[in-house]
Amino acid sequence: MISKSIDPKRQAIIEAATRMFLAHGYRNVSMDKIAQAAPVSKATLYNHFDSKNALLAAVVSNLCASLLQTMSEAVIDSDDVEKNLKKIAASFMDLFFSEDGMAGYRLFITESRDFPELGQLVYESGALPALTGLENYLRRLNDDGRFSIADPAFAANAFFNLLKGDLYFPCLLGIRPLPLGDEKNRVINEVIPFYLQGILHADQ
Amino acid sequence: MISKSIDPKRQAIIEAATRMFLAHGYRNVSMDKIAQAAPVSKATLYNHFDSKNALLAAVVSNLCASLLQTMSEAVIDSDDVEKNLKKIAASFMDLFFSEDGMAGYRLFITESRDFPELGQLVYESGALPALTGLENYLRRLNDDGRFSIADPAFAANAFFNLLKGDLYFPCLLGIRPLPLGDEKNRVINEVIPFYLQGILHADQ
DNA sequence: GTCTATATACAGATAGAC
DNA sequence: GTCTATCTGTATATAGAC
Repeated sequence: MISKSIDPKRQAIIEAATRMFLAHGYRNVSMDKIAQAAPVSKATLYNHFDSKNALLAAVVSNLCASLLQTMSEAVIDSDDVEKNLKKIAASFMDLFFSEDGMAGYRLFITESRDFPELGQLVYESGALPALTGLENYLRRLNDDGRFSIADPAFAANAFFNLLKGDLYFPCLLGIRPLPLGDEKNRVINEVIPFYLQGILHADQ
Repeated sequence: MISKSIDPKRQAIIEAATRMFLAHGYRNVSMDKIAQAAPVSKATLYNHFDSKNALLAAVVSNLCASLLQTMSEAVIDSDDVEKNLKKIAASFMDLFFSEDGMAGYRLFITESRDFPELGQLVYESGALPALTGLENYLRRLNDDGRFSIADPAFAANAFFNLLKGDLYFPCLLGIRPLPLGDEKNRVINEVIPFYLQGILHADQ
């Protein structure tokens, strides 16, 4: 029986597979290449994972956990609403406009067609926690009487959708480089005032 | 020399390839399967297209043209701004939340990694015309003195981003069915009032 | 131009020695 | 458990008859 959590070869396989799936896409990476990169023999690879699909599941699960951790590090600790929103926005932007974030997005939506449980995993362990985190914060603002947000769920979705701005689609298509800090801040500074005005219906 | 525009076998090949690429993804469809579906022999297929990549380029080019036509049918003909925006929104929603729209999005962002010119084609013949169309309409509203929109480019992007609402990502991940007319209208009716309030800074 | 048949490469997965 | 060597299927692309 193999220890699932700390076996070094297993970890090496997952890390190599993650790197290569993100860089080249699931279909373009062979088990031979993964074995070479790990580096282990192909028999060892199949000793740890029954199939290439099983390896993908492990990779995605691992990836979601680490991505979620990145996002959840955006702590809401100020009384300044605008400051808190900027903090959440910045952590979102850093994640989504990273090489790994882009590649993960491509990987998830491409492969979830053939592996429905993969889409479920991504949504529940990635998108949903981020959305409910923001939604809960907006509800607290409602409860404090500082704002009256008619539909916090809609507002949370709108926030993340808006932050994609004019950058995300061209980046996904590979026709422009990833934005640097200045450009990401430009979008954030466009989005936040609009957001405060349009959705939050600020009372004060 | 083969006539590029009206050759029936060529058309049959492109149509079959488009259907299968959208349904199963570029990598999951073999030239054998395309030849069977067309139906032509594989030799004929290679007589019309030098490689599988060349066939993909033809498919994407053809697809962008037909998608663009769908969007451009949303004519702006009323004096009622809200009515016009709803019309644009509906045509966007019908396109993006269709099976072909979803599958095309997956295909474009997946394959543009390995074919950069494909991303360029999609952006220039698909996204950009839609964006500039809305942007120009917003500028006209500015010029008429009916609104004062600070940044029409930002506003155009925000409009389409917002319409993805809470539906698009789950649909892409395959964890919920495509929205019907009622659900699409629900999102539209959430987005439009917010948009008018937050971005357009309506003067009247 | 179109077909059947095939060349060549490489994929996922396994056998058997140690 | 790990390795080298291999099985089996299928992919892209082509040769040669008609």
